[in-house]
Amino acid sequence: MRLAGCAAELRRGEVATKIACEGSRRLADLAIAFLEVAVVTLEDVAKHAGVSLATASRVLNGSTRQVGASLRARVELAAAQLGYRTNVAAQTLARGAANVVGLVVHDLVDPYFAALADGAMRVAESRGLMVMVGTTHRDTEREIAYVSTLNAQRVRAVLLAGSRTADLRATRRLREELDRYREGGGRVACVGQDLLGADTVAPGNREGAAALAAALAGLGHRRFAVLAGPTGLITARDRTAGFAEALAGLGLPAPHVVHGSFDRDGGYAAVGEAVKAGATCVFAVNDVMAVGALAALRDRGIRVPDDVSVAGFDDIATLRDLVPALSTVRLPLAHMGARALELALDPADEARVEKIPGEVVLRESTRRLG
Amino acid sequence: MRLAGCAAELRRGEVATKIACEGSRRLADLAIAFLEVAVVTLEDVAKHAGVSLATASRVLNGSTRQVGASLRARVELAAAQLGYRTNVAAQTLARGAANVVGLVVHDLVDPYFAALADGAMRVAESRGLMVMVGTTHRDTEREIAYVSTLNAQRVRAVLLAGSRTADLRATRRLREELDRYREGGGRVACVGQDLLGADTVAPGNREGAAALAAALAGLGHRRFAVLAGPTGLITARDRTAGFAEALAGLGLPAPHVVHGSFDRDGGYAAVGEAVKAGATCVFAVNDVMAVGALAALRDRGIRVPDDVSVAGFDDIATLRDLVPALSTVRLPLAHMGARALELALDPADEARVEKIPGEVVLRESTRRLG
DNA sequence: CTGTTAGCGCGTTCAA
DNA sequence: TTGAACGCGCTAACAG
Repeated sequence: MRLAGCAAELRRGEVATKIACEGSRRLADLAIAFLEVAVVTLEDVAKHAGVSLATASRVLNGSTRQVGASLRARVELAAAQLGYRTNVAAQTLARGAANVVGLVVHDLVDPYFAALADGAMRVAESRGLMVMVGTTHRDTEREIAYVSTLNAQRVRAVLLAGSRTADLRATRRLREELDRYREGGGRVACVGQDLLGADTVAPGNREGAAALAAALAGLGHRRFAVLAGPTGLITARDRTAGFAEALAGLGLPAPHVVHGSFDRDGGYAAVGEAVKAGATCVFAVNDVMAVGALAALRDRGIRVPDDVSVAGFDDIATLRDLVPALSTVRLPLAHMGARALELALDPADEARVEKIPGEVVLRESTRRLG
Repeated sequence: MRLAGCAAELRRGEVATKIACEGSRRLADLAIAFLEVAVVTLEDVAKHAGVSLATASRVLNGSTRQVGASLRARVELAAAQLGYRTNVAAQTLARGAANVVGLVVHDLVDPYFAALADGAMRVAESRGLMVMVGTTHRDTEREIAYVSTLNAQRVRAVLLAGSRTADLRATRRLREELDRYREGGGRVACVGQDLLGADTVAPGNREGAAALAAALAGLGHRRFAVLAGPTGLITARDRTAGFAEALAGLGLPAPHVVHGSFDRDGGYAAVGEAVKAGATCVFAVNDVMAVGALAALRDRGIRVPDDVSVAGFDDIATLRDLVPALSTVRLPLAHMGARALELALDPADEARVEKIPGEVVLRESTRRLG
């Protein structure tokens, strides 16, 4: 048992005193008296209970327990009395793997990632795993750095949530970093595109956008605009492409495509050009952008859906009470996050790709034309 | 260097082969060839570089570096060639403290917590710390369990975000768990009420609500209702109390208080009774509840703000584009999360409480009464 | 079922 | 500056 009253200031070596507690009643009491400032180890517990280290380990941290009832009780009592806390670092070192998973997201404030994270964290919790979260704020370098750190942490699995970019060099380096991690036995899954040779939960961006286009065309719209987000973001690209392809397939004119940032302000800024181009229906490639678009239209006195229809993508729960209610493509985000972590945690021989279909939901923000 | 091709399946002991790499060119090449399936340790790097373990350690992980340039270069080269990854668990064990902080929140999908988390994570990143996140989903037991786990992880600090409940027994047990953690040198901070004897960032719930009440009274409102959330949640209580007290101070009648859940559905369900009671102005104790209230009013054909005014609390960024724009009390959430972690990380002699004032923001959802 | 013992990989004295 | 050696706390053979 090491004294560690102000462990933050103390370093090993400054702590000279050791308290022996060989089972003697008095010494045990002494030990308990010192509890307030002591770090109790498994060895302390074993001694206090009068058993071997191994037995104590089996009782307190072992998986398949095979310890007699009386010894078990003694160990548990001793642990409780001394206030024993497992030292996870020691466990991890001895076992070679941590009970931790890593989660790398772009931005927790974005409800899309929050929902994914929530789903993943529920799975983690159900399996007794802690979650280490890294936020990249869309910085590719940081994403790579997080994978590296999580690798050093020997986490059981890494979940990469969020669209890949078209930056091939960055993707390549990320992949190398992931390979390093996998070489050490790590498992990887991602939500987004199947570009990393890992288990992937792939939202049906193309198909969903196509279905949305068809539905909107079904409302009589002919002149579309797409608030397409950044050119480099594959999710944004796929949704734009799926939308455009579906229109082409229906023999309709190509949509007017406006690029911008992938967030609320991106939608706000881009929608002006969209209406100027004469679109009767604007598709923002995600809900958050759609919200920005709605705000901009409101500011310009353009009514939705009377003057122009607006649709988004994702069906973010927090945004469901918007007025007018947003037409969109629903993605089961929490499920996707959960599923991705499950894939990573239940390894298979080869990487699996699970496609998640989006469901078109038409609400008030889009109306039948004419 | 341990072979670990399928480390997940292998256990120590099954790995019999060891590759010696004593500096011989051929053996080194061999080692590199095996890189794809090997876990490289610091010892491997040291041998490969022809230096001692200590030197390798100083170069790769040491803080105050004092190693000759040539040796340094050799070590770095060897590490790069072999693809060395620090084993954080071993480091943590040897050092006694992990470069990790713990963050316990109620619900990441709630934008309130997402914003707090975001602020805290930025601070963590700026200090090279990883963040372990636990989501309690408002389960007090789970909160306690997370503190215990984070304690076992030997995290540097634990940040508890979210209101305490009035459950004294649970608070007491949480506090005991926190004490255990602190005994081992851990640091604790929380966002919310100063009930845990820890550094606290305390939003001015009472004062903010009072200021809001005054502002709304200034608009001519006299008959108020409060969507007060759960009776057991202290944040909800404080906001309700502050609001009521301010009204009393102004000589106005007490508000009609309706309890419910602290989320969107709680607001949706409670607002009916509020209007039935004849309130001209409804104060929902958080923005998310206010959104629910707006939805319910819309569903009933009650216009906001023409028929009834609605105000919230927090000023959630994601909700700023709501129609009508929500009057609320702005809290700098990201700053609060960041500040709390800073407090925990920069310990002082005694627990500090930092009060964060809320700023009343009147927007469209409240109007001057005829 | 229980105890003994040898590592897990790294940090850090201490001596050279 | 550099190296040798011990210890961090725990797990998992192996022996009994």
